[in-house]
Amino acid sequence: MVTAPTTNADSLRADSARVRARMLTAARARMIDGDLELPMNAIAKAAGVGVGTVYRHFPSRQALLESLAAQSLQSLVGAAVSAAANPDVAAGLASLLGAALQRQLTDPALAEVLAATDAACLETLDLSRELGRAIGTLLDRARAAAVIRPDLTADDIRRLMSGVQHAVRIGSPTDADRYLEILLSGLRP
Amino acid sequence: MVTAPTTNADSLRADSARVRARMLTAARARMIDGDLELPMNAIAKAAGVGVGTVYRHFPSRQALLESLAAQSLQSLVGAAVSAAANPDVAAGLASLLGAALQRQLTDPALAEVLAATDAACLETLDLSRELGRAIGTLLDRARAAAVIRPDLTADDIRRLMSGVQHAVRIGSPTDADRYLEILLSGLRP
DNA sequence: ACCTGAACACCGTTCAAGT
DNA sequence: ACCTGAACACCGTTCAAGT
Repeated sequence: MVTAPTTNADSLRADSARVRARMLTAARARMIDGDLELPMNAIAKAAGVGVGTVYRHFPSRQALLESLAAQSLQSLVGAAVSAAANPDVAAGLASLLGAALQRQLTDPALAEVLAATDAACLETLDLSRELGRAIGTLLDRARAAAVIRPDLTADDIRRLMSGVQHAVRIGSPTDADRYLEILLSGLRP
Repeated sequence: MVTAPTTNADSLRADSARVRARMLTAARARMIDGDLELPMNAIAKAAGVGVGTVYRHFPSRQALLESLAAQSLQSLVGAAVSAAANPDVAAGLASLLGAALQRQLTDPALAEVLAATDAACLETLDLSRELGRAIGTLLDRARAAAVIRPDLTADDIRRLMSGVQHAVRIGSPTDADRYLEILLSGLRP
């Protein structure tokens, strides 16, 4: 039995996890305050750690962003899987787009991650692919039912949703539903 | 006759205009190189002037951005006025949206100015209003001809075009026409 | 192993000193 | 009048030194 090293590693891991959580909390607080820049030095100070520690956990701004968005992304994947399983294909599509828009508006980190071309963390890459698959399934069914243009890909949907999010962001949240209707109507064949 | 002071002021103005042009050229060069940050210090160095001079001419990043976008914006206003005068309303709308998208993709400064809520320079405000009026006229005619949803405003169009631009930017320019079709189709009643 | 924080490069912005 | 550029504050990023 090797309990001592394990305990040691566990306590290290526990401490590391606590520090990590403090940094993420600090970063989130800044984002909520409207600062989307995520300055590493400022986050380190707010979390009470050295800058190097922030860099150890998050090698880049993108990595930090993805960690911030992980929960939202996970939740969006769930919504997409549900939507793809909806017997009413049109309703599934509408609910997916609604979920994607709402979550992006609530979590700016998610909006940035969905707009990014590629991922910094493997976890994000996995979730991203899972999202792509769910959307793909939904699109296949929608195409077969002739409720969408035949040329749409999962990437098109991701980008167009990012576009609608952008349009709502520079306008007012009250426009969200109308802009979503416009997109949904435009997707029909 | 007071020729001397006039001459003096003229030469000052001429010099000032030359310096201003050098700064705009330097800023544009950076933008073309893919740097959308417009760092004031770097622009000053590239233009061979002191930082203070950049600030004298452009009190803020936004002001510099608007000066960079002025020509594109002017040209877009022209396209909008033409489009509003097109006897074929649907064709006018399509040509306006096409012009707006193309110019935004060509000139990132224009894209940012159109996405901004308000203007830093009076000239931009004027052009912006003129653009709004032209779009408004076009929308009125389109509504009367029942070729668009009745609830669309000029601001909606500006934001949705900004959204499509965003979607194309995070994707590929080859998607521009398809995304434009989707928007146009979504705008119909 | 993990963390700290000084150090360097760079950018935003101001303003006293020059012409 | 207009311009210069030093100066200060701040942020990104690295890495030698600590525990």
